[in-house]
Parts: sequence; C-alpha cells; structure tokens
Amino acid sequence: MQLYNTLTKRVQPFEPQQDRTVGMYVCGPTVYDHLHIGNVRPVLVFGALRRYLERFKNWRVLYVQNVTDVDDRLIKRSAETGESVAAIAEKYTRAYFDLLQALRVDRPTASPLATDHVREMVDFIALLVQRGHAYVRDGDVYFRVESAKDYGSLSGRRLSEQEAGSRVEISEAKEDPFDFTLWKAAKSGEPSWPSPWGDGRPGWHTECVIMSRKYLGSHLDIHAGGNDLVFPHHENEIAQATAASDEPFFRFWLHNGMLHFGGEEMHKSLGNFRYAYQILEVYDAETVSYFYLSRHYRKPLDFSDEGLRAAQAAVARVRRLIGDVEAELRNRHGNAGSDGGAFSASLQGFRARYVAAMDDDFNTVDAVAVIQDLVSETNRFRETATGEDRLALRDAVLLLRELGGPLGLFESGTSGASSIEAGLLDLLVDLRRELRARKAFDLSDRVRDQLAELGVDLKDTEQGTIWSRRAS
RNA sequence: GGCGGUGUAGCCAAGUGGUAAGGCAAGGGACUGCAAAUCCCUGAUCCAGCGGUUCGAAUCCGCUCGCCGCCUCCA
Repeated sequence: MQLYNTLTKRVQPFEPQQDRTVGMYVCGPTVYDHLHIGNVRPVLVFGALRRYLERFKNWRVLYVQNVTDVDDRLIKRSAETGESVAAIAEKYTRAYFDLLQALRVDRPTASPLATDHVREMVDFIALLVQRGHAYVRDGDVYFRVESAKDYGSLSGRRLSEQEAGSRVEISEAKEDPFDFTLWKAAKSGEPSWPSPWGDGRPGWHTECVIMSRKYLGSHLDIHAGGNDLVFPHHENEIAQATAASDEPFFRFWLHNGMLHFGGEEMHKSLGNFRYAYQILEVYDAETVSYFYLSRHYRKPLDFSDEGLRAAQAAVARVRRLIGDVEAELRNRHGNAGSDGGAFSASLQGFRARYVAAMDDDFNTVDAVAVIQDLVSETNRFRETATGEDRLALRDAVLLLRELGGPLGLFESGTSGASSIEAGLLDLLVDLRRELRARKAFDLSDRVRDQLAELGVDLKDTEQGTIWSRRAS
C-alpha cells in the first residue's frame, strides 16, 4: 500500500520493515480535560488504519499511544480547581479510555504514562547534555537547535525565516529562540522529580522519543498525529532522537488535517467547540465514524450537524439492508442457487475495489463509496432473486461486515431479541398474515403500529413480513 | 514576512493529464390494502476566476480572488 509521508512530502510504498509487524506511535491526549471533537479525529483515523493493516494486510500492529499526565495545563487546572494534578490526570485518563470504548476504537497495545518514564527521560536528557546538544540554565535544560543537523526538514522551515516570538515571548535564557525545553525546574507546589539539575519535570517532546523506543523497539514504522504537531512537536522529537543516537528514528510520519467548526478552527475561547462525549449523546458511534471517515484524513474536515445527519442516513441505509437480509434468512438453510452463485462471485470485485482504495493513501472516502455501491448492487439482486438464490445475500452481508470492520462500521448485531421474544414476534407476524389475508387491515395495522411503539419494525415484503428491533 | 492546506452539483465529498465516483436532500415513475423499504428515471457541457502548456486539463504552469492552519508545548 502507499501512504503520504510528511518527511518526504510524497506518497510512498509502505510495508513493515521486520517480522510482518508494524510499529505505530500516535500522539495521545494530555489528560487535563475531556477530548473534544478535534482530538477525536486522529483517534478514529489512525485507529481505523491500524485495523485495516491488521485485518486486510495480516500484519501485527503494535499501537502505542501515550498519555501526557504532567504538563503546564494540568498544573494550571490544578491551581484552578484545587484538585491534585494526579487526581485530574486520573479522572481524564479514565474518561479517555471510556471514550475509546464508546467510539469502538480498539485499545492501544500500550498506553504509557509520561510520569512513569521520568527516570528514563532524565537519563536521556543527561546524554544530550553530555553530547553538547543541550545546556542548563538555572535548573532548566534546553535543547540546542543549532546543534541538530537538518533541523526543520520535517516541517520545511528554515529558522532564519521564522518570526521568532510571533506568538510567545522570547525567553532571555535561551541561546536561540527556537531552543526548546527538555527539563523544566519546578516552582514550589508543582509536581516534580529529582534530576542532576534540580527538581523539575520533563518537557513535552521527550516522552514520545523515550516511550516510542521503549514500547516499539526497532519497529519504528509509523509516527502519527495531527498536522498541528508537525512543528514544533514532531520536529523536536526528531531533533532529540537523532542527536542522542545514530540509530534511525521513524520512517513514516502521518498527519491528519484539522477539524473545523463553522469554517474555522475550534477555540475554547470562541466557545465554538464541543466535547466528543457530547456528540455521542446525540449520534451513535457508527455515525460518528462514518462522518469522520467520509473525508480524506489529510484534508480539513468541517464539523456540522448537517454532515452528521447525512452520515446517519447513509449508515442507516446499509444497516437496513443487513438487518433485513438477516431477518429474512434467519431460519433458512441451504446453498445458493446458480444465479446467486454468480452474484456471490461478483462480490470479489467490490472487495478488490475497496482494497485498492484503502491502499491508496488510506482513501476511506472511496472505500465508503464502494460499500455504498455494494449496497445498491445487493438491493438490486434482492429485487429479482428468488428461492435458493437469495441465500447468496448472506455472502453480501458478510462482505459488508468485513469491509466495514476497519472503519468501525456494521459489526454490531442487529437482532438482539431473546429466543422468547423472537418466538413471540414470529407468532404475531404469523397471526397478522392471517388477518391481512382476511383483509382485516384495521387489526393488522394495529399490530404493526403497537409493535413500532415497542421498538420493533415490521416490513411487508414479497418474501413475507420481516421484523427488526431498532437499536435503543 | 516564512511554511502549508483548501475552493468540485442545493449540502457533504472522491477524482491530480484522457473526457466528472459515492452519500444526503429534491422531483417524477414502479411496487404496495396502507406503511416502510427497495428499484428505475431526472441532475454539474462543467470542477473559484483569468491566461498558458498539451492532440487532450478539474487535474500541469503562471497570475488573481476567497477561506483556513502552523511559525515553542494545540490532534
């Protein structure tokens, strides 16, 4: 497959370097608050990429996503609320894992905490100091950007052309305005750890270098995150990693585009943001996944209720097909007939188109279009197929589930009825057929209406009446 | 000032040299006791604008316009 690599600014063939194992490191949350809908984009996009690599490439994926549990914002939050930094971190770490589950994103292989790796970071920073890549000022340690070869190559920046201090005041202590903090001396009351330079805490960029190496070993295949991290975060990771060691760092750098809200980036100060869990109170996880994955991951995505509603309708169309087919074939056994066999054979074409789309820089938009085409084709087959041939519909549903899997779609069951419920519903459907045969439509409609109120939909088709239970 | 993204039908959105996928919404028809669902038909002579390269461009080049992001801890 091919992926766009920010490092080379090109789409390049990708495959794991060793052992059919892909090491992925995705920059994770700073747990000072709930994730907002922008934070969710890399979670969904790279979570889906991971599943695609696992299920369609048959590669093992080591998926590491860090949790930054010490940071200026956590300290600020603590000062505001009176809660300890540790308590805040724990609370939002738990909320983060709950969100992953709610979104049906697989748990990472490892979710290391920054505070569990301070010792290693101190050793690493000491090495940088020893090698002349870092210097100490009043208990702070800074990385010497000038000493890093190729600094700026990931983000395509030449420091001489950057407007230092355009956003943040230039620190007097630094040799160069772009030198960045490796170790920050603690003020009183702040969480701190001992170091050769006094008590303090690690800077942000170092944890990813330490933890990616620790948990991925030599499987440094993909490093991913939002494109706002390209500079300075990822640039600074590369600078440190390559300054400290001659061993290669990550080969592929993947970046998702930003989420826009009403045409502009979300800002808490503008009040135009929403938490991810709030969206899940209105839309189900499949709708949310569909929405995020129906725009190419590298492009900006404009968040809107209109978009969510369209996604919801599109997902419902596929679910209806799956649900109806499963309801119809629930109690049927046998082999597909000759026409059905031809239809089944044609399914491989859809699978091939899907794989081609996903292999082309993870084009989930085209992949979704293939799924919708498959739905149309299957519906057409449903219109005409009769008898044993209809058993071929089962193959189409299996394929829909397979193709939806990486995207977090169509995996859940649709029936959910107990055997007693199923038996009672079959009985009611049977009685209602009798009523309709006698043209007692007032009674038959009453059965349908009242079942609808209970959350069970009846559809009268040429193949008989099928019932389906709406997801609550 | 530097780096980068983006502008395709009412809305969302693929397509990056060979003559415009897919979804949502809308209208018409078929089917149906009625519902629901489904099927068929209807859509951009055109891809922000202008100019250029080419047998041929939404796709390449130039200019202009609009929107957006990054330039020290924000996915």
